Amino acid sequence: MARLIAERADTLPGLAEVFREHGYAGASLSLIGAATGLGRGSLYHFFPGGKREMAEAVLTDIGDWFEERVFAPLAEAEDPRAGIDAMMMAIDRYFRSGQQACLVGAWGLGATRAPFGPAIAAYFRRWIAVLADALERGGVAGDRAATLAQDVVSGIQGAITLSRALNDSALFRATLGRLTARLYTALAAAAE
Amino acid sequence: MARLIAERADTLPGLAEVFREHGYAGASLSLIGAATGLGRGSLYHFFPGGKREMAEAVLTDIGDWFEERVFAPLAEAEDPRAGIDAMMMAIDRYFRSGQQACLVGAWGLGATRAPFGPAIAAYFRRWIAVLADALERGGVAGDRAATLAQDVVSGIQGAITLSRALNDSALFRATLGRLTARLYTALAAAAE
DNA sequence: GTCTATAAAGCGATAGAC
DNA sequence: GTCTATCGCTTTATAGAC
Repeated sequence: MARLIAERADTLPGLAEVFREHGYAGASLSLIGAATGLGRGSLYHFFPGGKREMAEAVLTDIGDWFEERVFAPLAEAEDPRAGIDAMMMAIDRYFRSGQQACLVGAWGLGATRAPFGPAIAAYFRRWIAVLADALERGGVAGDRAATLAQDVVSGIQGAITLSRALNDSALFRATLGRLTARLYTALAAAAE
Repeated sequence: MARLIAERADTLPGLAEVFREHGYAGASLSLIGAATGLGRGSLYHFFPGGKREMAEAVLTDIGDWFEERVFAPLAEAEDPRAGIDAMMMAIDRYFRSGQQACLVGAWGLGATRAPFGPAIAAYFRRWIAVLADALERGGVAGDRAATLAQDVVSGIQGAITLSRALNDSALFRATLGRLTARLYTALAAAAE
């Protein structure tokens, strides 16, 4: 799984892969070295703060990716439906139909939450807020929009957990479809 | 967090706590010793297979707990509504309103899935099956019952992830309430 | 059944050559 | 910028006294 590394950012996909699959505690420098193709020297050159700094960089990178590919389309779409479609397509690809875990969600479940708690909470708060806002722009009342947005983000996390556990990517896609339908129904009801 | 240990089973709550909070890789024998109040000698006396055997024992114990407290009430209740109520109450207490992670779900997300995959999948399959069966007994059609049961189990997992990440146990209880309402609605519609 | 001591391996991190 | 060698510590697991 060696990669071509020219700068610090090039290590992030490999780092994310190891952290996601093995967790913070399980991500040894040996695994990280194998996944990035870099020795300890290079890793500490890019990340003087060691493993901790690598993890922070990965969390920031994930936040940036979602900001660009999920949150921005949701926030900017004139028709909320277009934003929702863009979100769901990006999500299905990013999580590989549920076969790739959500590193942020997974780290929130265990002791890793302690050092990275604020970043983890910010990720989910932003996601829910931007989705609720899109629903409100589509005419859904504030309370209902907030609850529905929370249900959908929560539903996606649950679908990842279940589809990983059962090794069933069709389950993930079907659940995304039902969540999308719930959003559409709420928008249609609001437009009446 | 030392406990009174008389036999192997007495170690399981402490073991589960450490494995749930720190993951398999992060659960060191030092942490396990502190949580159980036992030295290495005693731990290897109870679990000759070491950490691996401890993890298997914890998974089995969790499965047994759910069988007794969640699956059996669901399967045996004459009125599916009573079974569902019992399930939701047990779930809220067991997961401490979402502040305690689901060890089984969390282990399915990462590399820990490899050795314990069958046990993890069996846990979720059984949960979904027993809930779908209760819905069918309440008159809900087979396909719809299966989908709804999947959504509810998935929804609970998502609620744990989100409420842990946001440190918000009210979110967990509210989500459980909405999931319960969906089940009731389906049962009411089937009874018409 | 529980303990301490210890072995062998792996860990994260650092130093210094190139 | 990348490497190897190494430090000090922790890891899992074992052995043997009690």
